[in-house]
Amino acid sequence: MHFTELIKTIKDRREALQVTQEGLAAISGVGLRTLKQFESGKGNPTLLTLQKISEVLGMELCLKIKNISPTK
Amino acid sequence: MHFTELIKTIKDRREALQVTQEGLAAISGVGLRTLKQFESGKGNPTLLTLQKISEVLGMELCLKIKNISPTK
DNA sequence: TGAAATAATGCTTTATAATGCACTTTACAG
DNA sequence: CTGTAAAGTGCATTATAAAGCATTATTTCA
Repeated sequence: MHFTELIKTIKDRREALQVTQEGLAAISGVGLRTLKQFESGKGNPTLLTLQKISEVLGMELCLKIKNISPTK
Repeated sequence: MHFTELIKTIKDRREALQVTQEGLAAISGVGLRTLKQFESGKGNPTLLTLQKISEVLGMELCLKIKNISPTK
């Protein structure tokens, strides 16, 4: 999953849950500035930041072996 | 996927491919010190670092909605 | 429209990730 | 054992993530 997709996934999820950036920042413990920077595609969040955000959005990070050309 | 699992996944994968930390550092472009720190559970890598490592290990990060108590 | 809410951005400070180098510790083959 | 390779650690430097605040831009809706 590419950087951009990751951002989109989080942003979409946040919006689906009807939470504002401000709200998400508050409940996740991530600074609002950091969140904004992330969602607007700037910056390079740390794993911790990603986890905090994912957590409160009911999502989780995973790491799996790429399928090598599965009739893609 | 928790921090610890993530580390283990990467470490296992690296070993399965019989690559040393030094080798992985070289091909991924991530500094050896950074890699060591990461694999030994210290530190909080950035998304970029994670992606670089995953990439050369033939893995990918993904983010998905957690299953709410699926007869876990 | 225009006002209110939400999101984006510039500037700044502080904390820490990324890195290299040298050294220590572990693991393992012989 | 002992030498060698791989992994871990201390120290120092540089780059940058995290954060807050103030301001500007966008979106939304009555």
